[in-house]
Amino acid sequence: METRADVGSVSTKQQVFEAIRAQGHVSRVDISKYIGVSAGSVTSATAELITAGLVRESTGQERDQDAGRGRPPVSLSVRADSNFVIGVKLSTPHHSAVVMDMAGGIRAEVILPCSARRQGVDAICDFVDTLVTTALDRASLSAGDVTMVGVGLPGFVDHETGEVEWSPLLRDQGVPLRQAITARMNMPVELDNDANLLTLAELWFGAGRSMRDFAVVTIEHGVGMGLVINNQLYRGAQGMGMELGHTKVQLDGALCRCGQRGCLEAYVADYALAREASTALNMETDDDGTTTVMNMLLEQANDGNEAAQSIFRRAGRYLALGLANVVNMFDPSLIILSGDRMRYDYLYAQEVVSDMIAMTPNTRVGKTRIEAHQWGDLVWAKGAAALALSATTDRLFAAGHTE
Amino acid sequence: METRADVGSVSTKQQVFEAIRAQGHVSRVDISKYIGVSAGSVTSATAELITAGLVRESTGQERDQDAGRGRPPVSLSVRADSNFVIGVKLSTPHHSAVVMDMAGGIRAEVILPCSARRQGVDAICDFVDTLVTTALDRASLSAGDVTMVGVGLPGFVDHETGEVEWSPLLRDQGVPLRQAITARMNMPVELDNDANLLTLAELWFGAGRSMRDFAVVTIEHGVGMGLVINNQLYRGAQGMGMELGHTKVQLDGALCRCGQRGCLEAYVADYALAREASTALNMETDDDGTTTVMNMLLEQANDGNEAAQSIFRRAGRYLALGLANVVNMFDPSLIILSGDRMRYDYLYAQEVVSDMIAMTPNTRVGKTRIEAHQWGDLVWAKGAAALALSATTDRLFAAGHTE
DNA sequence: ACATTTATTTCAGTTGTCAAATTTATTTGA
DNA sequence: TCAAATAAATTTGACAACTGAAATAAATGT
Repeated sequence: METRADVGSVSTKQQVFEAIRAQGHVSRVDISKYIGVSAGSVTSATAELITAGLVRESTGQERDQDAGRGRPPVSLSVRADSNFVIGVKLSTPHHSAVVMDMAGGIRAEVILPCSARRQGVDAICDFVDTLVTTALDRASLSAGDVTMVGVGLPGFVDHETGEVEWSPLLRDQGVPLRQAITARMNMPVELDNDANLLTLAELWFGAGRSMRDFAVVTIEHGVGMGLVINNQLYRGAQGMGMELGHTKVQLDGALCRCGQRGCLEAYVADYALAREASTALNMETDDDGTTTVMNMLLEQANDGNEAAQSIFRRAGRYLALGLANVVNMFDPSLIILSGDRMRYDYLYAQEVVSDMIAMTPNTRVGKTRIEAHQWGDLVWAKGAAALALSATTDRLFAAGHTE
Repeated sequence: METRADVGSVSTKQQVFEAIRAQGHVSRVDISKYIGVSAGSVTSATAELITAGLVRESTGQERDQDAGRGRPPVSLSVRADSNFVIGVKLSTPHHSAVVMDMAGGIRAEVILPCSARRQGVDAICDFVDTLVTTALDRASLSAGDVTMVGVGLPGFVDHETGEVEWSPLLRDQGVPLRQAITARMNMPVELDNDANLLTLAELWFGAGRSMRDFAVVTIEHGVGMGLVINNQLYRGAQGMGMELGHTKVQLDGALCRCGQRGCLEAYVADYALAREASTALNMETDDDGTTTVMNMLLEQANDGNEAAQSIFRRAGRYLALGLANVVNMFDPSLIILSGDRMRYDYLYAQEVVSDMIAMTPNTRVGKTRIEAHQWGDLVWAKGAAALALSATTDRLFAAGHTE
């Protein structure tokens, strides 16, 4: 008989802490309303958090603002310097990292260019080491100050086991990358798919803070997706992310780099557009990936080249189809389109949205909002830091470390 | 500021009750292991359940079987006759209903033929009335014995609000059907999409009892899907089911009865096959829906007619694509293909499974099992009863009715 | 100064849980 | 047949977390 023991519950103390971090500055009453717990419980929880050095009463904030009658609320905030984490994003053509404090503040940033070639595990670990060391240096912190490193990379990543089944960055398959990095850095490490990082970034620092359920779709070299259900990142029934990019949008369709045919990715990702550009416009892919080709393509489309325009147009239509399928399957109230490729207006045009609406049932029209977010290159690393932050909090509150 | 109050928690007592119902006969120790609660707590919970009349000690079961040392376990079972519910499935070409006791036992069944035409709300209510009355009569029970009626029908149904946005059975759109039936029958009513009913049936009485996560795909007049996450039916972020049938599998593809193009349904559902049959084989759709045509088509395919075979073959390939997309999005460990159309081997052939495997990433191959279940016509009504049963339990344990 | 308002704290009471001790029912072996 | 031996079920006491109500604190208005 399979056991069904409870796992998901979170202590009130942790809930209070996360509420404070989410809001920045909140009074106890507001927390009480927010998480639905009595005021008394909030008082005792905050008391413990304060003695544990995780939270502080930030006296005399915008006191004059309130102008209310009764006793003014005393606002609470997390003590930023109680813990630090590092978020690392591995990608091409550059890797990046941030040092983040407990409050979500960025203490240092690093972006380093890297080869577009596939690497071995050791080379990846070397790079992580360099990134972490540099980042710590810039933040004037030492390795001992770091409680956790969050690492994200494209590909099939199993967050639970820390294994990378496949990644465009790695030469080998089925690599136990988390263990490798942990061993190298001698720090606790969390590993995840890059789309999940982006989703965490939205959940922690973006639009997702006020949304219970939403989906994040990102287009880069591939197409990724993350889903938030009930304020929590959902990683699929078996722990791997949701592979929107390898969702099939055409029977016997275009060839995907995964070797299969008809994947959404094979119609809308960088390499798909670059492939078409090389066919119709004689553009050649160069060594640094597809960046140059993509820029040329975009330029020509803007200059009125019809072939270039039709390439983007078709990609847009398939993207609309993919988004419509997300709506048909999950029915989120918000879909966030995010990532660097937001620059290609063609992909995120009004036309795509209206195409998508035309492909979702009438009864759902208007219930799903679509937003395009253009973040800097560092969102990914920030998301990785959020991953580390959330693991740190879980760990802090797990075994009564704060009592 | 949005509030985030906890909603999902279930009392230990309810957990114990549901464990007993799920297992049929269990000892207290086993429950304790199963739900991960101390033996003491189980003892006190069962004591309350017994005095509330919901559970009984079923002494001297297969006593001889055990042959263990020590004190033999005393097995517990739910008192079947403590409450009764009715499950109603509305469909074409017949409606059906079952009376179910608290233990999940069927006390009576009704199947009544009905018109294939769209009806008004009143006509539907009339039919529900007839079904319920007949069913109660056959079970020798009166309306007062029934604690809840579960009703399921195809279409877009909002379980929360009880509204039917659209259904092939209803003439109008946006019908508050639950309220209508409640008013008519003067009984509490739960309403849901028929695919969700089937999923509940699997969860309660089928393969799902031992599975934490699985998906159910059903092909009938339309294509439906239900998803179980963590032993719970997931109804999508906004409460509507997952519309696999209206997932797009082809840009500008075949016309669907929903008015859009390229829906999976438009390639694999009854009416899609019937449409092709009428084109290639001059089969005409008659008044009682598509049943006759489908049977003729199947017959001809079995007789070696190539046009008929190719119709099924194409449907099978698109079904494989749809299933592959389910795997790519949710990655469940089991997909159950269920419903009446299991008879059409062509749709559920080995070929479909291998096509599907060819469309899912290598890393996932072998992690998703596919099973085809052929239940009788009454599964749907049983699922509706399960819906009612689960609502009844929730209600029983909500406001301390059992203390 | 004093009533009013609102935030926070205190505290008694409740609930749910667990660990350990105890009771009960049964098998095994002498 | 009867005393271990064994395992299930129950009882008990302690404990932790939470709630609701009352008390207290810190402001504003009159």
